[in-house]
Amino acid sequence: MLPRPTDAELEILTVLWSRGPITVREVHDVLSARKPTQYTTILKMLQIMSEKGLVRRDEKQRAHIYQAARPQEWTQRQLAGDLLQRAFHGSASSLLLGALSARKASKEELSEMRRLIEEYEKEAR
Amino acid sequence: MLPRPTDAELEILTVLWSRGPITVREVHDVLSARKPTQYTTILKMLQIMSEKGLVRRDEKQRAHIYQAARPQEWTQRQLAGDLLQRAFHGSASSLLLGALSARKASKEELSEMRRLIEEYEKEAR
DNA sequence: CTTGACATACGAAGATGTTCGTAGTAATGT
DNA sequence: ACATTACTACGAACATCTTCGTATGTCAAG
Repeated sequence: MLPRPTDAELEILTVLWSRGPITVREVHDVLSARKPTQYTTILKMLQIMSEKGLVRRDEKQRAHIYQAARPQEWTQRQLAGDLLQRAFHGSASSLLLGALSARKASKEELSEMRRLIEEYEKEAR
Repeated sequence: MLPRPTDAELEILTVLWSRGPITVREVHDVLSARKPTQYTTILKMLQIMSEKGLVRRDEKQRAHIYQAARPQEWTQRQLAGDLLQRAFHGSASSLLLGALSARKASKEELSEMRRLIEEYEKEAR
């Protein structure tokens, strides 16, 4: 239904998720601190994302208010499922292996992961 | 170093990983069975992928032989790490959660994942 | 030797992604 | 009222991705 967000779109979504409904100005302030970007670039992106349905726009104020159309967890699930399918033949354990070898995981991460697996097993019954 | 393979490129790489070094003809035979595709489309893709360094080409024969430049595990690690970074702020447990909720995992998958985590903990010492 | 099958090379078109400049308009300060 | 600032809309440039048609070369069969 919704298209997979591109790299630039995902960066914007990340800001929206962390800040809630905000103006283009605020998105730009956050992103331009990391990487020099013109204001109208962010504006254009948000307009396109609005057409795609990735974000919702409130035009009641002069400065439109944007918010992510889907919660972060939902999009993360989409992205994880997409990669799982395209690159791992649906094997979640392979994906886990890839993730673990790509990046050092902390002790807390590990026990959290164990907890998730256990919880999942209980659910599945 | 190597660019992230695009969707179409990943499909081709998948064929190369499963079949080893093969000709354009063979790649095309496999892929066109799934989705109608012109021979020259595959050829062009492989040429571009060769320029990018994603595949290696052996021109000794008239029909060139292509093979993936990196093993599947290596590329999977890149992709997992990339998504981990871009969409999950580096949190492997979030990625795992996304993967688990996106797709039903079998019992075997689950125990394999548990095994991976245990093994990783031993390594980390 | 000519023809037909099969290979690579290459240009180009169309879709999509990304960036930015310019124009127009609304709000604000002097 | 006028100038300055802040906002949206829009077109366009440029890169990348994807697909395919055409040109051209090579090889083997007849």
